[in-house]
Parts: sequence; structure tokens; C-alpha cells
Amino acid sequence: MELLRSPTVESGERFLETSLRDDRTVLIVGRCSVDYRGRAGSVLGEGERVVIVKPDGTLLVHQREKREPVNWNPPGCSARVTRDGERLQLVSTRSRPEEVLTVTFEDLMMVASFDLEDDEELQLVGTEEDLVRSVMERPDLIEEGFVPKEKNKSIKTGEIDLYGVDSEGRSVIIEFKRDRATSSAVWQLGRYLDEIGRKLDGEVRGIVAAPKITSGAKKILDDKGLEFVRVEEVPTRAGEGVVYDKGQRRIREFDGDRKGDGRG
Amino acid sequence: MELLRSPTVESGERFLETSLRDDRTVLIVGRCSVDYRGRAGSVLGEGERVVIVKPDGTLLVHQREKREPVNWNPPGCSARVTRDGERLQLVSTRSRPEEVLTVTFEDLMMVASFDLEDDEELQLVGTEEDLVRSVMERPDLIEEGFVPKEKNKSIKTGEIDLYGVDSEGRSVIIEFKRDRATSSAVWQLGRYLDEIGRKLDGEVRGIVAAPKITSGAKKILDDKGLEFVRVEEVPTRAGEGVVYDKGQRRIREFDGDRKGDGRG
DNA sequence: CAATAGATGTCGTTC
DNA sequence: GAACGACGTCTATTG
Repeated sequence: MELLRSPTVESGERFLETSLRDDRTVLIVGRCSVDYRGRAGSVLGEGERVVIVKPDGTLLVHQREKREPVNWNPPGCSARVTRDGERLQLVSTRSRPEEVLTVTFEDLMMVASFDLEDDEELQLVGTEEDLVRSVMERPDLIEEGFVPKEKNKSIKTGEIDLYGVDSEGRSVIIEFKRDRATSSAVWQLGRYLDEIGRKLDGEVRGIVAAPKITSGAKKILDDKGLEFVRVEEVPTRAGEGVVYDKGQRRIREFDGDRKGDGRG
Repeated sequence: MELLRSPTVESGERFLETSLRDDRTVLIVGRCSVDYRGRAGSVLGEGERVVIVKPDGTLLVHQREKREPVNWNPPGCSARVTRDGERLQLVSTRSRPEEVLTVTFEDLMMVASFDLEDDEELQLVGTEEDLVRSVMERPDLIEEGFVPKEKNKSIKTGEIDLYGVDSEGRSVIIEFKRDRATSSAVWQLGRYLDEIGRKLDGEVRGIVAAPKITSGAKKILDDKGLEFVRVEEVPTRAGEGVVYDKGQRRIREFDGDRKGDGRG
């Protein structure tokens, strides 16, 4: 870790040049204004903020509120340090699309840089994919006699979450939502039915499977003669969850009783 | 600014307790693991990361890559410091939905806290709203003789971006997209037409207005007998843009030639 | 609260 | 690179 408290413009500039050249993760806290021009454009007047520059080119400007950065540049960008008279500037650019983000510092409270060692990847459970998987393993969660046939079935215009057959041999198309299903889920389902319906003879059923559904979505669903099946939220608690890697091999049971997680 | 380099668990704990109590913005860099349980669930093994806690309750855990935090809790949450034996823990909770985020530190490289003064708000130009506004001012951007009638027209289930009348007296519903229009834009438009079409006698035209449209969206649009009108991207460059506040009063011309923005 | 839709969305995946 | 869809989306706005 390298760190300077309230550096001068000169020392701050040297510090940042070195840090950026060496692809370190940089934290800057200071009074700055921000200018952005690209897909959209913005200006932000002077104020004290936290700026992060990551070795992958990401640049984040955080105000004292909100989860979202007020300005940013995504991975793949390149940042450099310049001077604007007596002020230090951080300029981050990318092409395709052409975007320029400029942070002009009036004052630096702190600059710091780190070589972060981190080989771990997030293991997440409770996604829509998990929901589909749980239905594959227990098809009766949809209805008695339902037989899943194909997951992520590719069609012309999109992918069907789950395709299967019901107890009477009718084709069933299921659109899953991990949380409340909105009207866009119904539209998606309808689109898939349009396309499949033309290919297949006979009746094709369409089902939205989710823990809940919005009132508007339910209405459209009814109008179209489609169905809603409530499925439990994907378990994320002690002992109930399962973690998979991206290749969808099961990694391990999700350990819900991790030692000392501070709750209670 | 308060700052500790490589503090002990004890001093780190005291520091963070004080900082959180006083609603300061906190930066922590250290080796940690992360546990999340709520709408979904996740685990993240040990690694060195940057953690930010904001006075509004936001908590962010950033790895060395990506724009997105690997784990987070949104504004409105409350964070507290605890101890797990010899390890420092940050526990952030919220209710509705119930969510708990736990960061367990194996090692602290740096803790710092700041009282960030910032009264400025972002002034952004180039949004969909700007696009609608530009068409209101120059209706011929849609077509000769088009007369805008109502912006953000509320209907039962949603809002029409722009409602107007064409040179032959037909009603026109326009859905705008600030960049490439996708099939969901077409679906939105179709939904509005369904509802308006029932109320109004006579023909109703539906238009998607955007700088571009995806191939799939164009196909659906054609099938439905709807139209695409190319509108220029909202200007975000020198002298062309205009900035509005949330009340949509014009604040000032967007100053494209800000002094010394470091480019070139 | 629920519902709706935009976003400089970001991110992954497939073609 | 274009298209498509999920996201612990977040965020603002409206009833």
C-alpha cells in the first residue's frame, strides 16, 4: 500500500502517474468537478467525492449517497493524469463508443494505491437459473405429470427457459422469473408461443412460473389464455441452497450456518 | 479526514464504530470474505477488496475488476461493527426485503473516514426525455405536418412517450428510445396501441423513434404494420446540448468547451 | 406499498 | 460487433 495525505498537486501527480502505470487500484478522496461526454453528457460541480480507478480501466466517482456512482467509465477504459494549471486532472477515455470522463481536482485529501490480491469469485445462489434447475429436478412443482424436455431451448428470436410436455401430451412453454413477474414476462412468453405455435400442430400451453405476479401482468396473461404457476422463491437459507459454478456443476451445498456471521 | 494504516483489530474496531456512529463516509481496504443472504444468497472467499460505507447506509464491496460491486447493500441499510474472535466484522442489514451482508476482515490495510461536503447534483443531457423534448420543439423531425399533443400521456397501464396527430388527422403514438430500439420497445408500443385503439375510432399509427433499431425489432414492427422513424442521437457535444433540472426548467446551455478538460 | 419504465445501465452468452 | 435477456439490478415517478 502507498498512501499520501493531503498531497500537493506535484506529489499527487507523481503518485498517480506511478500508480496508474503499475496498474494498481487507486483511491482518491478530494474536492473535484466532473465532466462526461459520450453516449450522453453531464457536468457535476465542485464537491468532495471518492474516486476509484481499477487496474481493468474502471473509473468510479462516488458521492456521499446512493449505490450508483454519479459518474463512471467501464472496464477497458484507460486513465491518465494531467495538469490543468494548478489543478490535477484524471482523464479516462474509451473508443467504441467514444467517451471521455474528466475529473478535475481542486483539492486532494488522500491518494492511495493498492495491489489487491484476489483470486476468489462470487458464488451466487437464488438466480432464475437456479429456479429452472429446481423445477427440472422436481417437475411436479409445476404440476402433476409435467415432463421437462429442454432447458434454454433456442428459437429464432430468443430462448425458452424451459420446454416440456404435460400429462396429456401437450407442449408446454415456461417462462421463469426469480422474483415478481411483470407484464414483460408475459410478453416474452407470448412471443415464444407465437413462434412455436406456428411450428407445432396442436395446442401449446404457456406458463409464467414465479413467486409472484403483478396485477397488470396477471390480467394480460388471463386475456391471452395463458397460465401462472406460483413457484417458491429459490432457497437462499441454511442448508437449503446449492451453489454451482458457471459450467453448472454443483460445487457444494450452500453453508447457511457459516461460523460467526454476526447475525443474532 | 481520519485515517489508520494497518490498524490492529482493536483500534480498527474503535475507529469504525466512531465513524459509523457519526455518519461519515468510510473506506476500508483489506483482506476479507463476504456473506450475503436476502433476495438471493452468496459467498465470497478471502481476498483483498475495497469496502465503502456511505452515511445513507449504502455498503459497497469492490474487487479489483468490474464496474459493479461484487456485493452491496443499498441506501437505507444500517451497518454495525462486530468482532468474530480475532476478526473484525461489518454487518449491514435491512428489512423489506430482509437482507444481511456480512464482511469479515482477516486483515486491514487501511481504514479511513471522511465528512464529504457535496451540494452539487449531476446535470445530465442525452436522455430519452431530452429526445422527446427535442421532437416537441421540432415536430418535423418525425415527419412533415406532425403535431405533438401530449407528452407522457398516462393511460391505464403505462405512459405514452408522445401522443400527437399527423397531417391527415390520424392519431399517432410514439415510443422513444435514446439509443438502439429493441423488440421490447415494439412490444411497449403495441400494448399502448391496443389500449388506445379501443378508445379511439379511426386509424391509429404507431411509431418507434430512435437513432437505430435492432434487426429483430424491425421485423416485428413490420409484421405489426408499425413504423420506425430515425431520429438523431440527442446532442451531447459542445454548444449543442441543453441541461434541464428535474422540474424540466432549462438551466443553461451545456458548456461543451469547458476550460481545460484535458483532452487533445 | 405496488406498478411501471428508463438507464451513459452492466454483464454474460451466443451467433 | 450485434442481439438478447438477466440482474440481489438501481432509480425515479405515479397511484
